Amino acid sequence: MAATFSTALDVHCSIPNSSDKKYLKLPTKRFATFCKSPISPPNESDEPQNQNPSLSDQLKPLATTILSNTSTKQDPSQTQLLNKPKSIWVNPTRPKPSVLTLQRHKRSSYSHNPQIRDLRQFARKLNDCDTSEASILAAVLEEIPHPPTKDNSLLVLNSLRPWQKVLFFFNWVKTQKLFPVETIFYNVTMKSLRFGRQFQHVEELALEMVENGVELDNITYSTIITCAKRCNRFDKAVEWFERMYKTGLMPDEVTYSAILDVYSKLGKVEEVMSLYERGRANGWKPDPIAFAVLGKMFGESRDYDGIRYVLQEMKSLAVKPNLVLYNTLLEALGKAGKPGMARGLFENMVASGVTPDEKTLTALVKIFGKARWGRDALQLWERMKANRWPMDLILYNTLLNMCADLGLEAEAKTLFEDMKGSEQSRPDSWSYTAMLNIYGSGGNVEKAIGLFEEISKVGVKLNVMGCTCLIQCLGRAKRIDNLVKVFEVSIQRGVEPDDRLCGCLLSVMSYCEGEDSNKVLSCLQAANSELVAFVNLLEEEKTSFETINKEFRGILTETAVEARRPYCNCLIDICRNRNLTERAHELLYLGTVYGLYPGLHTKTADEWRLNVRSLSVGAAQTALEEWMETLTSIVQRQEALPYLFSANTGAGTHKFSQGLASSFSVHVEKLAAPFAQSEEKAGFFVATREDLVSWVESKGPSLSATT
DNA sequence: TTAGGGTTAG
Repeated sequence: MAATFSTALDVHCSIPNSSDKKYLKLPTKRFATFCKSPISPPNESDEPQNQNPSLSDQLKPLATTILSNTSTKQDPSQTQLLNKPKSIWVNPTRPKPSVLTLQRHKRSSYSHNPQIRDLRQFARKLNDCDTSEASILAAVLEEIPHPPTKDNSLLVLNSLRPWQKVLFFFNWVKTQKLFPVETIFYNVTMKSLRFGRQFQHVEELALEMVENGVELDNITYSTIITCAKRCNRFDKAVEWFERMYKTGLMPDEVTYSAILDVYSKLGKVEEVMSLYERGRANGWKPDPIAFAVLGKMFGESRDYDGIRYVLQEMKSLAVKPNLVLYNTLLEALGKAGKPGMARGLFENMVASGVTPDEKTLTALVKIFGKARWGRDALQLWERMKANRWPMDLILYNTLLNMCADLGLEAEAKTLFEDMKGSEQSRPDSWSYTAMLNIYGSGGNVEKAIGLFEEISKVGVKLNVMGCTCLIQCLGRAKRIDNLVKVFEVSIQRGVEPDDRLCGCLLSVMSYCEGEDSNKVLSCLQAANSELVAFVNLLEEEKTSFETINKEFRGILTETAVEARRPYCNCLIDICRNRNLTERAHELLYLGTVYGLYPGLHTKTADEWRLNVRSLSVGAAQTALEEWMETLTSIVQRQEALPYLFSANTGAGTHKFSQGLASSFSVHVEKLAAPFAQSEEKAGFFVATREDLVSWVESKGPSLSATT
């Protein structure tokens, strides 16, 4: 290792500040891989964390200006009291302002329309018309079989689709001026517009209602809010919710849970809980839909305590979950990494008489697969077949992915054949990708190639993930000519290379030599020429560290977050396989600085640990060298040391991590480092303080110049 | 979609 590249665990740790652009000019003399706090990856550090105002800000104006106006007269004393929450309700005769009304909106009852058949037929005729021909539509309107009275018009309006027809008919009804156009007409039209994700039209209609003095009720507001939500206009959803309060209308529980979902989707957990608790304090008994909103939110934030809170609330309020709520909670428990809880909840569900549907089973199969609970997964599968529980394409594909996770090739093959013979669930690109993954990760090259050829024959579109699986498999098998062919054919068939595919090519390159390496490089050139230019830069001796840093930062900025660490790992491997050891150390340092290896080194009073589980073989070797050098200088300076040192490679249970422990072991021997594989804990290498100190002493004072 | 709210795929 170059003498200029001495790392130190303890000295010269000027940790760069992510907001300080000066950190781009890194020190070149002393690197400190093991003393950095991770810095946000380059393109994330500049972005504001949250552009949305908090709900406490949102609710402040509501609490002080709107909620207090529920009594018609403005009462300054009340406004003042509202600012002091502890002494709000001095006057017990005044009703408490609430956040929601416990009364649902009452619907007007339908009376039977004797002309229903004629009107439905008329609606069908309109539906069959070409929307683009306004004159034809207008002509059909003249054929309306009965006068467009309020009831008749409403019946037709309810039977029309898509939204263009509904809007056309609604506008026509308005021009007829046979009756005042009431709220329900707007509501029906808005619902259709929501289905077509036409928020702009919805908002225009809402403003028209305001202008014409047509009342906006809870149905109107909830439709506006959910339409805004579906169109990703969360700002508008909040705006209309606030507007509702301002007009003095209280949301009912439907509107309330709709807005809870809006805040949840904005990631505003505290605000959702604040609204939830305020609702509860107002005597609201949340229903399964409200709990589904909370459950989903806590699942998304992987918050197990939150999910437990939801379960507890449901229990204490005696709310019986329905199918959707069960599905949501199962999904949430899966995301929170609680397969045992999910299994228990599923058993409760079946025991309580709720029959699982495709979504239930998809959630559970995914959970068991990810947890590698093979026995549970297979038992569930048997129950699915025995009970003839419903299957759909997504469930089939999830089962295939589970087989991939558990290495169940024969079972996957059976399932895949079942799918080919089925009416509803013919294999699609996801199914083929799962099978390519199964054959590819099992090293079954011929079967994987056969599947690749089959895809185009059956007319299924190849996707980038399937292509990546196959290329990985061919690379491992050193079938480079096949790999190039597959890459070229995939591009011809419209596959657009993504960062994972590039990472896969880069990884193949790292263990290829000579002509093979050039062949893979030419594929990578077509997919990501900047990456190839960077590899060339690494190989040039004259390239300075500053240039490497600048270019690497540029590459990371352009790369999807999940592909950044694999890129860094592969680039380090490439350097090591080409005897560019110093470059490998520079890249590991940069990877640490840019937060690609969080927790690489952890310290407690008793133990210092090097965690290389997420590193490639070359990166782990590089990290070990860095660490040994750092420890050496600490020993030489006679500073305080813990009792135990350990390195964690992982035991290799994951299909791709096998081999890291053994290659690490070889490198430990090569460096004659004092670590031994732990007998108690698989995947751990350990050394005591004494081992380390005597090792350093035996090496003599010039170690750092010799490694 | 039949006047309003919640759930499935690397």
